[in-house]
Amino acid sequence: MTPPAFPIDALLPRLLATLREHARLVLEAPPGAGKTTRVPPALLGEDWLGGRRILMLEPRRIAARAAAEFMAAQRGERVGETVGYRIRFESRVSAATRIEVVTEGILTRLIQDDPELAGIGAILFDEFHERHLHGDLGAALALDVQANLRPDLRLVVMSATLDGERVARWFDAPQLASEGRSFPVRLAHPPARAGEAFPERGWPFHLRRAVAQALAESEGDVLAFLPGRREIEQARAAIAAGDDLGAVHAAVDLVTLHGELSLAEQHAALAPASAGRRRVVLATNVAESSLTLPGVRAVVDLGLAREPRFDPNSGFTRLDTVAVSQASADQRAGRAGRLGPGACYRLWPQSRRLEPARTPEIAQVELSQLALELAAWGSDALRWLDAPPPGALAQARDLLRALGALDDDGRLGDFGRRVLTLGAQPRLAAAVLRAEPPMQPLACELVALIEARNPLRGESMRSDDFRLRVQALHAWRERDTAGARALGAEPAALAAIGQAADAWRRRLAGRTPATDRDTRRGGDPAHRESTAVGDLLMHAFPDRLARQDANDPRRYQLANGRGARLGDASALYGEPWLVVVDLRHEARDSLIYAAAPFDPQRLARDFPQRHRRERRVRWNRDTRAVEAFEELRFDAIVLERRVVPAAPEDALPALLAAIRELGLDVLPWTEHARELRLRVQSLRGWSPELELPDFSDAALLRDLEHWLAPYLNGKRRLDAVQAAEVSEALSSRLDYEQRRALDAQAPVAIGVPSGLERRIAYAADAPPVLAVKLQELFGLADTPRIADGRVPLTLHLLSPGGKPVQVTQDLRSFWERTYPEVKKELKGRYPKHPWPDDPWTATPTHRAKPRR
DNA sequence: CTCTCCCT
Repeated sequence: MTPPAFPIDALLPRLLATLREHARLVLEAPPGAGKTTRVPPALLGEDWLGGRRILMLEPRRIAARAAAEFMAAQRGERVGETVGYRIRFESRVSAATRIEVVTEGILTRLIQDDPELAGIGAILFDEFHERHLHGDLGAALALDVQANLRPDLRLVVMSATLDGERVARWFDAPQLASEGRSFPVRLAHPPARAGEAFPERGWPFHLRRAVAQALAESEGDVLAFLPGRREIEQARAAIAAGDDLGAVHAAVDLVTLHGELSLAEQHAALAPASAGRRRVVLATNVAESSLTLPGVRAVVDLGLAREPRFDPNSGFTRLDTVAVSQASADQRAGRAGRLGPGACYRLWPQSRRLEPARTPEIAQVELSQLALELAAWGSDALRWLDAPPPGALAQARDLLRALGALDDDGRLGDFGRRVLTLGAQPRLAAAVLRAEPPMQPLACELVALIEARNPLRGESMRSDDFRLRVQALHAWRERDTAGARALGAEPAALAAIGQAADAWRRRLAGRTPATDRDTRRGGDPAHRESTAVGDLLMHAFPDRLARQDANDPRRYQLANGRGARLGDASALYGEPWLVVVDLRHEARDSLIYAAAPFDPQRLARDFPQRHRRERRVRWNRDTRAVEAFEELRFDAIVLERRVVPAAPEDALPALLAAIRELGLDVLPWTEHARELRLRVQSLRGWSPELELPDFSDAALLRDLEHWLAPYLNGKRRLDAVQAAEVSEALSSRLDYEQRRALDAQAPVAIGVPSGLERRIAYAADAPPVLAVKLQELFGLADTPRIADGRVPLTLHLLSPGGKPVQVTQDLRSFWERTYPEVKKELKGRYPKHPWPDDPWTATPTHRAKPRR
């Protein structure tokens, strides 16, 4: 059979010629160009490939399978012959395979296992614009391999829309672009009315009007993009209630589509509309790249998506609703142009500028897997398109140390290597590998449950007791489908989770001595009373072990120092200890979504190194006195506390803690000391080469031990600190050269033409100010400057009565333009002061006119 | 009013 022609075919000769000359290439081609299925076979006959294989990376399993099947069919073969694929738990390759389509985690494993990539001649990164974490890592590792071990290895980045210039610069490669194959899509921006801009209450009405317009102006189905399930439900209710859809309303089916739906429900959404009917599909991002809907001719786009943001300070990930990128908006609009010319209704003002591309995952997700891979690679010095943020990386390494996957030096130990190669996220891998053999089957089920979406529906889905999901899985495993349903579970979801759990067990059996006896417990409801689930999960979430607050039974103290609380309908109320699997981050106490109780006796047994017996001192705000305790703590959780007598050496740490709690303003500051801080901070900004110390509030509080502590020795009360001591403590941080530079470049005062010295006012975030009577500056054309002439003073020119007349950094133009006006205005009010017609030649003075 | 999409 002759392959159908694709737009990219015209480009293939140039692509082959370029790859003969260059080892790297960036190929930009929109959807429908045919890059995924046409480029790999075209490379097979190239001399540089020799007999070696081509790897192609796909970001989704479905896409990997489909691409391999399509290419195999084009050759009249079956998958696993010349063309094969490998995804997690599934491999269809043979010795004859020359094109191997893999998903992202597989590629990382392949490179880590054999950095020389023996037998591989080229790696193609498809859909690179999606910027998944593993895609970025895979590309960075491949570049490292090519630079150091395999200069002949060909690397090709393929993407739809990308910042081509920036990618080509990073990849240091020529760039080719192909036409796509899609129909034109007309763009419209139907305006919102007052109160209809998201997240105001009225946004569903804006959407409803746009849907009605789309139905009226287009044939076929309408696809609407919304950020999440909640918004889908709100939109559905608004559309169902409205009569704007008029005559067509009766012939329209409303369909919802999101990742939490069962397979059957997703299939219903993907099936074409029945004869004579039209569909309005309300969808999340699943419909942007993963699922293709037949029959869509119009798109309505709210322009929003939910994205995870990892906060290194709290250690939690939260889900934010954000404006989509321009690339994403274009991709969504393109969904209307697959069958014929289409229309897209964008529910944001046409004037709004979108970010060109979405933030890459590496910049905003939790990085423990990346950190583990880097430890295995043995080097952080990779060529990144976007480097991992240092804060998130440090936090990831802390977690890996808590899991036992990295040693104190940040190196990968034996356990860490096993965590890495198991192929689950590090938290879950650690829990499985720590499980005693009889508990391994249950541990594998927990991994499968946590990796999957919640299999429970309805009210059960809201339960925060993680054991309910385990119980439903066990009911299903024991063929008690009715029991599983009674727990609110969706059987198809449980079937998939059960299969995944079995796959983990098989993988684990290959690595550790097998225990064939199935000792699965907890099929019985008694399991819900037990701590078996929590006892395993504590090794996955050692930072989220939580103890009930003695004063507030709904509140918990987490080991990582944060607070959390149970929801109002919690099934876990009254549990003294919980391991928190999932929570929603909030500034004060995060909300617990899923947790399980564990046996607190395990703390001492399993985590002895995290217990600390410590003497702690505190400054009591009410009694204004120093208090001392002896505490036994598990990380941030206080297990025991008893008051002990305060000793003289307790005073200093307590005073420092008090200053940190109450802020720097509890110290007595002289005007001179305040001014010194502002001068130093200003000059630090103008002359970084002086390396002046940081005098900001944050830095001074952080460094109290260095600068203030020596002056607190022997003191037991805060009010014993003298203002002069604070000043001296501050200025002693400057050495002789720095003090000289400060006096020369950021002086306290400056001489003005009247012969007097006038003070300069420094500020934290504003230019320095010189307030002076304008008569004192007669004859002066240039604005006075400090910091070796680099910084002009902002002049506050005053009337003889000290009232501000003008603020300027341009004295010359004041005399020329503004002074005549000012003179006219003020001469009558201050007749005793000089108001010469020519300020350039008048004598500067701060006094009134001499008496005759 | 409890949460987008993926992947080893």
